[in-house]
Amino acid sequence: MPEGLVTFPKATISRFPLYFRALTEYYHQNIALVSSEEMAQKVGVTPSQLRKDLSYFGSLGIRGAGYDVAYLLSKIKVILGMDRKRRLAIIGAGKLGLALAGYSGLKQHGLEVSALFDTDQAKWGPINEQLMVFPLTELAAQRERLGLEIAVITVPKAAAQKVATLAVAAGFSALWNFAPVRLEVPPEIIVQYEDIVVGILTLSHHLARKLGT
Amino acid sequence: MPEGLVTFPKATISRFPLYFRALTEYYHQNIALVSSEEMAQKVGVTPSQLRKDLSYFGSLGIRGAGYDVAYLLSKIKVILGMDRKRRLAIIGAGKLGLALAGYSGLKQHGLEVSALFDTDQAKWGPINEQLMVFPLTELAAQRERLGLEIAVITVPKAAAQKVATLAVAAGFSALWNFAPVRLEVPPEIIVQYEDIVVGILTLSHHLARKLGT
DNA sequence: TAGATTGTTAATCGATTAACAATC
DNA sequence: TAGATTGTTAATCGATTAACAATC
Repeated sequence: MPEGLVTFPKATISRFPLYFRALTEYYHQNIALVSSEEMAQKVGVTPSQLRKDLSYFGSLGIRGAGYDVAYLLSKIKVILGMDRKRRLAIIGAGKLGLALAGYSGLKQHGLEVSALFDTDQAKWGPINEQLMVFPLTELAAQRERLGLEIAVITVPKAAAQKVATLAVAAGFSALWNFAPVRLEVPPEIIVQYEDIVVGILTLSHHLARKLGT
Repeated sequence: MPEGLVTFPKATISRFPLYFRALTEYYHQNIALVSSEEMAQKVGVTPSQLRKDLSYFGSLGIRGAGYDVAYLLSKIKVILGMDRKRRLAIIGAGKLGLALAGYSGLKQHGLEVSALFDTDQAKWGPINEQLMVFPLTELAAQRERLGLEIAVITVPKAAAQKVATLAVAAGFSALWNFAPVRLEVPPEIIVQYEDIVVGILTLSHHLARKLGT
């Protein structure tokens, strides 16, 4: 199976978190082996698709038997980069930033919010036993000190580009952007856009079509 | 151009919120006309794709000139069901539920959080001048009274299916689900899944590939 | 009329599905 | 060996792109 500079369908990658969660459940239920049929049904894809997705990363199953839960789980962790802790810096200690800082789903997937940053002096200081809001000017220094890898942009739209440029200059190679703007960054920087409004407006569109407004 | 029971590419629909926001900006800048090239560049798609997306909904531009900002904006509002207010009920008044209730991005797109619901008595009562947390038992009654259309599920994973079933029984025809589980609901119910972890793990995957962990 | 830009067609690309040979 | 289920191939489906005729 291919390895190296090969890249995989975007849609495939986005299904791995679902597989990860299903497998985690099986693991906690002491289920050692699952078939593609059983697991596919649980996450809402076809068995064919599940097997195809996994096959991009090697022969991960046992013919005639199914998939070994613990083994597949460990493989998926590596695929998703969850085999080691990733430290996040949240830039923008507003409502959204604080909500994310307190969101347990991140830690459950090996992602740790290790620091927040803000330009507003009133927000500087500890927010609990483990977490601090730093002045934005300390971004580069704290990145190095704390081993921060991913900059989470939760500032208002108008400030997002400035913050993105700053984060790149501070040495971050990955941005998770919650502001509804396209960011201009060097091509080697990984940017993931998060836009909740897309989801609810898609729903609204379907609602309008089905019910005739 | 087709109209009626026709359905459109999912990917197309998910780009309309981006077009909407770009057009809103042009509108506020008193720009009356934009070309597909200019607008595509702003939202990060190709001009071809933008024109194709719009063409599913009719001939919305002017050959030789471009697109009339105000006109296209009004068309997109209808397409996305934003031509009238949609009222949301948030079920689960925890951190996430409250954060969403205070999120201005919803109101900016014609979506109004009109009530919250929770089983925890300690959370019942007003949370500000306009908003109330109701006992979950009042879901059906308040849906009718307030004209609630969309149920937003922000309860823990373990309670999500129960809440979904309850919401359907209470007369909701659309669910916006933040719990990381597949929901079993009748086929006529519209369900939109929201899963922030997918985004950050996709980023983590790219990070692991590029940097070799 | 000349210049510009849309709307649409056809070609290309990518993702999903069904079927089955490989193999546990 | 017989039964089960994976891994993979080929066919199908859907989405994107490039090119250009239509038309403002």
